[in-house]
Amino acid sequence: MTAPPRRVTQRDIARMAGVSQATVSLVLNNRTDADVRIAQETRDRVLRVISETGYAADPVARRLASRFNRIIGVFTYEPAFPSGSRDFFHPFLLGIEEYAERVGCDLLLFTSAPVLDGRRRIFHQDNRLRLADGCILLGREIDGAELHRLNRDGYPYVAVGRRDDAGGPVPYVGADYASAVAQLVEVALRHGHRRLTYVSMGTAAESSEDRRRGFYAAAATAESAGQISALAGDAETTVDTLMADGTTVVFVEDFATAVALESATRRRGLTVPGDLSIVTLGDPTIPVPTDITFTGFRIPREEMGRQSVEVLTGVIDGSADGVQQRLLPCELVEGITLGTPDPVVDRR
Amino acid sequence: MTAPPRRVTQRDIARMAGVSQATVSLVLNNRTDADVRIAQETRDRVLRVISETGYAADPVARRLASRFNRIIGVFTYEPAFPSGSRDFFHPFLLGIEEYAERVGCDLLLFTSAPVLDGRRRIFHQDNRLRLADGCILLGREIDGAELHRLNRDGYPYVAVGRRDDAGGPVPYVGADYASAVAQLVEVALRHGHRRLTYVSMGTAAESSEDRRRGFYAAAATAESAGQISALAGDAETTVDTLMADGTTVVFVEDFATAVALESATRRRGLTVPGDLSIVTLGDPTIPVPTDITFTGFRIPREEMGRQSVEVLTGVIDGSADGVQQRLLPCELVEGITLGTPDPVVDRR
DNA sequence: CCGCCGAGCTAATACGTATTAGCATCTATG
DNA sequence: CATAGATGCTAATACGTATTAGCTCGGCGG
Repeated sequence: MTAPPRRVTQRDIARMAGVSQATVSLVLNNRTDADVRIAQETRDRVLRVISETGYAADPVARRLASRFNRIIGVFTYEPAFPSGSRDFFHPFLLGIEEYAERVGCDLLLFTSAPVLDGRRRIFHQDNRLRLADGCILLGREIDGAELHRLNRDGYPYVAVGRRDDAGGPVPYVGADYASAVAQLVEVALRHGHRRLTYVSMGTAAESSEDRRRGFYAAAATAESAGQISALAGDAETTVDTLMADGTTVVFVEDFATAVALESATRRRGLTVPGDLSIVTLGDPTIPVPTDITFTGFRIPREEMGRQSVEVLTGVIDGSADGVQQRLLPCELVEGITLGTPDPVVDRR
Repeated sequence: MTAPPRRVTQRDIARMAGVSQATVSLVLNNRTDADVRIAQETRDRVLRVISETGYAADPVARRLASRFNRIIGVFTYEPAFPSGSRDFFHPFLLGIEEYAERVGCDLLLFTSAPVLDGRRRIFHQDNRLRLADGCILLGREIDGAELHRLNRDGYPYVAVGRRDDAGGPVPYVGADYASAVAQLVEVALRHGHRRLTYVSMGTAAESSEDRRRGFYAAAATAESAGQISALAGDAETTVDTLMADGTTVVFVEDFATAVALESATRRRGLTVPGDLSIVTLGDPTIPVPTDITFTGFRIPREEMGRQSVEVLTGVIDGSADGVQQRLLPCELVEGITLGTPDPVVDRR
């Protein structure tokens, strides 16, 4: 086996074409500015040598010299190719890849980030963020301290999902949960529901906050709008609690919880949506087998992926003026789990 | 908004710590060779400044200076996050990511590669392979000419799946289809089958060749071992052909074809495996709904992903001596579609 | 003949790190 | 006291590209 041949460089090309390395670079980058003049004849000669040798510029050297690399980093707090939540994260990646391909960027997955306390850390010993021109942050929860640091360092990034300020506004492409939930609440009110309950996961993540905010904003005119935690007890207990206080429709933050509530309701001898309407507030984050189409909304995940790349490229080249924050509308899903409450009986 | 602060460099650290840039580099890389001596006191001082500033070495400059970057390229001929064949490619990526994380490498997806004639090209105008230390090639079919070029350039790479020589041996981690198919043929022979037919997809890919080779090698003692193309007609026609020539067991290259044959057989009023045994030769490459567990084998895709990274790291740092080619065994799946042929009637 | 201008190119330098040869300085030894 | 060897560090350079100031050469107006 022969030793790997040394890389062909611009210097080699220059020697062969009888010009300087600078000229090769200028020809390569097709510079035709007023103050950069290369005779067409020379151009052709250089280009011929280039195609003969199959020369390709070293992207690393290029990046060192200029500032951009056409590499977009993708930081996933969980593994990017998970088994468990793959169906949830997959569409984001699909959209990211699609748009990256469109703008001619490569994607760098920061798999080298070490895992501490069960999640990857952006900042660590041998941090490699700077390899990319900028970075897309993907994950249910993103460490606020790390966002602070990104802002402080002036590193271009975009979060997928709305984030609170962290030492400055956070660029993001999120889903407009507040509006989506509010719309669903309004639909429920129009159906005649008066006693609404929000079943939360008890997390402080922005995505949860937004849903709750949308719920309370739209439920202001309801007779009752309360909140319970899905973690308080098992599904049956929760159903009992709901029936006891006369709730006719629940808004369930987590898809799996909605599935559990539905079957628990039936196990109690009640029907959905006859006795209890169930509305889900988003797509499954873990795979849950169910044949039921729940009423709720769909997160525009693929589009969020695409637009996050779009926003990031703007942040990187500075062409984006002002803060880059986008909220995309969610598509409402008309399922079979939202009905009309029984108008006769007040079961309390 | 303040202008992005200039990157902190080793020179800055050096100035702050009152040493030279070289010293900073030496401390950073924890060089303790006999001919590189730095007083512990100095080390500590430098390290303190580093942690205070949160300095992180620019990987690009690092890569330009030394030769390695701890970046593994992943070239997928199709998009890496496909909707259609995602279930097929996903396990490979899962394994690749897992092992990359283990060895502390980042993953670079070459999404910038332009698509020509429906497939991505490795080599093009602004080829960016060199960004990575080496590259994993993923795809059902890989262009032989591109493999040639990789070999010629001495670029470290590994193919997932066995590949024929291309101007030299091709490093790969493949599945041992020949053995797996041979084993299944032997099982069928032990069940008493004497007339075997191989249903091919008519492709020249190595993975197909290997299966056919395994089939013919093990079927040598059979009364009859023929081959037909799945593309010759519709599934019903194929079943008719098979019954007409007395075939009792088919070995079907493509999973979807096997599913189609099974239902066509039943539509003909026949049973599987009563009248016809069906053996599949691999996992579904496109999603196919079926409740039946077909007799066949499972491709160790995740393990192939892991080991391809392992092999690549060996190729990159030159620690791997000789040609790196691995064939991993497939796990046989005992399904319900292989039975005992009716011993009484010769239907011809 | 001088000065000027434009065309066409090159020399020099920057980017940030890794590596190596070698310069001081100090200690021990003959 | 000269010298050898160890110790601790730095200057210089390489990596391959992009950029910019400026050089040379020829032509042309005055």
